[in-house]
Formats: sequence, C-alpha cells, structure tokens
Amino acid sequence: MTGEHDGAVTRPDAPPGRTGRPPRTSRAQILAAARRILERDGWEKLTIRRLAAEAGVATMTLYHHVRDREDLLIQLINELADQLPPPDLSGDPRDRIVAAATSMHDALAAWPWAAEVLTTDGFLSRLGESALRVVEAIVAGAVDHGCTPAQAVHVYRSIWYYTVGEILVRANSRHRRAGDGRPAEGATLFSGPDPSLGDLDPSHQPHLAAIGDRWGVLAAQDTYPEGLRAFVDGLLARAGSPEPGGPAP
Amino acid sequence: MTGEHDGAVTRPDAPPGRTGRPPRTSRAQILAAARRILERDGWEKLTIRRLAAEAGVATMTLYHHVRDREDLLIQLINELADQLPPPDLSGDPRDRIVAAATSMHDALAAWPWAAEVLTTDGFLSRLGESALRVVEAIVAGAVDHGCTPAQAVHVYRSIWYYTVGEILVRANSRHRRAGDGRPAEGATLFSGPDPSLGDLDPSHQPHLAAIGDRWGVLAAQDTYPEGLRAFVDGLLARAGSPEPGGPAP
DNA sequence: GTTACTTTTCATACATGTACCAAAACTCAT
DNA sequence: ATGAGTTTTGGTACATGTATGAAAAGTAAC
Repeated sequence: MTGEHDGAVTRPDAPPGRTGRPPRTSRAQILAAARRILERDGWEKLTIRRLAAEAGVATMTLYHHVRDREDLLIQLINELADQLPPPDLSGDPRDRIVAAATSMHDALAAWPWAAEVLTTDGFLSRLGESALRVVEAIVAGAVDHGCTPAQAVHVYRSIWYYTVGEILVRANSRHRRAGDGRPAEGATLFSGPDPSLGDLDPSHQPHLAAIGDRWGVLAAQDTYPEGLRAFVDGLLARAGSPEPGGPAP
Repeated sequence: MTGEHDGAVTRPDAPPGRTGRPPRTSRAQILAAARRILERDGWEKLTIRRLAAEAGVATMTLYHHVRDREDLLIQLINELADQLPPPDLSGDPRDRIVAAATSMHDALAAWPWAAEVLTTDGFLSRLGESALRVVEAIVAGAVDHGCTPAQAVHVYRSIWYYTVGEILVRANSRHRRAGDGRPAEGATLFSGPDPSLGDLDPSHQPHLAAIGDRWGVLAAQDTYPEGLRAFVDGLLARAGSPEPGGPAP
C-alpha cells in the first residue's frame, strides 16, 4: 500500500540519458523467451518464474521490464497483433464491421490466454497500433454508416463485450478445466458443448426442458460471423437517431 | 496428475445411506461462513484458507464440501439467486427478454466475483432453479416471439456473451486493480471511464483520434437496458427464418 | 583513481489454491 | 464389544504472483 515498488520500473527499452547500470536483459529478450515458452510448452506454462528461468535471470528481475504479469501479456498481445492482416477500410460499412470483429474474434480464439488480460479496464490505452487498427476499423465502419461518434463507440463496445464474452465462455474456460498443459488441439477450441439440460423439471423450466438434449449441440454452434451480423444490424438500425444508450455530452 | 482426490468429494449435504464418519461441518455452515466473509470483509477476502478459519475447520476440510473454489462460488451464486425476484413471464416477449437480461446483469454487477466463475464452460448445468429462471425467461420470450428453439438458444447465448462481457470488462476488472479489499462503492461500479485516446496519431487512427478525449466519457456510459434492446431487435428480426447462426440439427 | 549516485539484480518472504496422504472418527454387521 | 469398512480431518508440500529491500554493477563528476 505504501511502497510502490519504488525503483525505476518498466522502462520501455532504452531510457534516454540516465546514468545507472545498463540492463543485461532487454525487453525484447524477455518477450522472445515468452514466445518460446508459448510455442514449446503451451500458454499455461507461461509463468513468471518459468519465464525468468527461460530468460536466464532471477525471477524478480523480470519486474524491471514488465510491470506485472498482466503487462507482460499485453506486450505479447501487441507483438502478436502485428501479424494480423490490416482490416479492410473500404466497401460496405456493415461488412467491414463484421469482418473486423471476426478477425478480432479469430485472433482471440487462437490466443485464449489473451482474453485473460483484455477484460482489464483501460486496456485499450495499452494496445499498440496493430491492435488498434481493428478498433479503428469498427468505429470507422459505424461512422461511415451514419452513426454519431457516441453511437460508434457504443457499437464498438457492444461488439467487444459480445466477443470477449464468447471467448471467455467458450475458449478460456475450457482451458481452465483442461487440467494439464496445452490446449486440447489449439485452434479447434469449440468442441465440448454445454451439457444437456434434459433432466430439468418441465413444470419449472418448460422451454429449457423442451430443448433438453439438443441444448448441448445448439450451444456449441459457432456464432461468428453469422450470429454477430444479426445484432450488428440491430445496433446500426439506430444510426443517426439520438440516444444510442445515452446522450452524447 | 494421477490421483484424483480419490475420496468421496462434494456430497450434496446428507448422503443417503452411507456409513462412515458423519461430518462435523455442514455445507450450509460453510456457505454461511462464506457469506459472513463476503459481507464483513468484501469478496476479495474470500479465500479458501480464510473461509476455513471462519468456519473453524482446517483448510483442506473444505474440500470435502466443495470441489474447489469455483464450486464454492457457484454454490454461493445459487444461494444469492434465490433472492432474485422471479422474472415476468407475460407481456411483450421482447420486453420480457430485455427485463430478464437486465435483471441478470444487475445481479452480476452487484456480485462481481460471480462473473469470475460464470465463464466456466458448462456452468449452466450447475445453476440452481432460481438462476435458471432467468435463462428460461429469455428462451421463453424468444420462442413466444416466434423463434425456433435453435434461434432461441442463440438469442440467449448472444445476450449472455454480451452481458458477461460487459460485467467482466467494466466491473470485474475494476476490482482486480482496486488493490485492497472491498468494492469502491458496491453498486455504482461504473465510475471510472476508459482512458482518453486523445494522444493517438490521427493519420493512423483518424476516427479514434477524432473521438479522443470524449472516449472516456462515452465508454463509461451504461449500456443496460437501452443498448441491449438495440441488438435484441436485430436478433429477433431473424425469428422464424432458418440459419440463425447455424441450422438446427 | 576515488567518490557519489543510479539502476539492475536477486534472495527472501508471504498469501494463495490445492494435491497427497496418514491418522482419526464414526457406523454397521457380526 | 469387536473388527471391517468408510468417511472426515488436517498436516505438509508445491507452484504461483509479487512486495521488500539489500547487494551488485555500472556511469559521471572530481
């Protein structure tokens, strides 16, 4: 509460003209070691201690290059986002929005550990240019469709909530229960359906009970991008009118 | 990896006719102790060790009443859900859906720790009757509006993704950073806006940069229930037609 | 070279969730 | 009452993230 890790923390990489001891380990080396662990052992093995060992430094040394584990993951996300193809910025605005959201979704599905961090309040301000391109594409699409800035932000946020919710419910949770090590198969995260609800009491939950065994199958279906389009339509139908969820200041 | 905590675990409360030593501590006592900690010290203090101390048993004894921490939280959620008012099941289906979703959202906003657990795959099957009432209300509303069962499941899932995404991004994350103890003020979780994006390069992210300082204000606006309604409209517009995100089997 | 100062490095410590296992405690059939 | 079987209990141990603060290692001024 009092001490705030008082020393110099998380220098970008080369502090301008300070004087002290030069770092033996660079931020790039640490990120490289992290990527090595990710590829070799799976993301569940990416712990601070293991990373330090992989980088050949003491555990706490890492904390001079990253603020905390969360910061490490965000830096990794930004590195990985650099490899995403830039989103399309021309054509039908609605298509662009769906395409950008889908690309965001697919990236997260491939890196489920990233979702762990992307629920952090204010994470947007820590994203790099590559990751922000997707956000920009969605907002631009909404504005081009006729949304006010306030509405465009609302469109982006709704899509983001939907996306991160899907990822967390479907992908991340599977990893939490996976038990040991690596993801089951990496990309095909959506294999295990929700369980059957067939044993419900029809007098209490008639509709759920009626769906019963089919729930698992239905709930396992992918919702990207077709399912997304439906509610993007709903969001965009409000374009131009006031009150998209609150008045603009 | 090999041993699976082999003994009998997580007996509901009174196993039918088994023989062994009777438990000195009941599941109800443990849940009561957990609620006491929640109220007195805030949810961040609800650790397994502290709970054991509060209940007056050794740490590992808890694991005979709950499978793990996650299980404990789910049992708590079910207890708390019992106090929710039952959702309305008559009237305009669209209104019912929005009302049920809003009630679900408000409950989660009040218990941010619950979201930690509700991204677990298959959590639906561990919900009690009270919590399931909300799910039933949403599915029933969709069916009454003319959705096929497959579409109704899709509507529910979309709403759920959106809701849990919002909660995790806006509420849960704030708690993760809060540092010590209790939520800032309990119900009003949505006080701290996303940071400004005003320092972006307009040549790279023109739309985001244009929104700039206003981003924080806009992103802090509540999206329930008005924002939800917009995309529920979009989802329900598909009612009756095939392919709501995949064909029904 | 010596001194003062800054920064990096890392050993130690603590709280956490929980696996493992041995001992205790109880019921029931005999 | 005794022995067999079963369950509960809790001590010990490990991996985790990270706070703290001392020691080491460099640079700059003299």
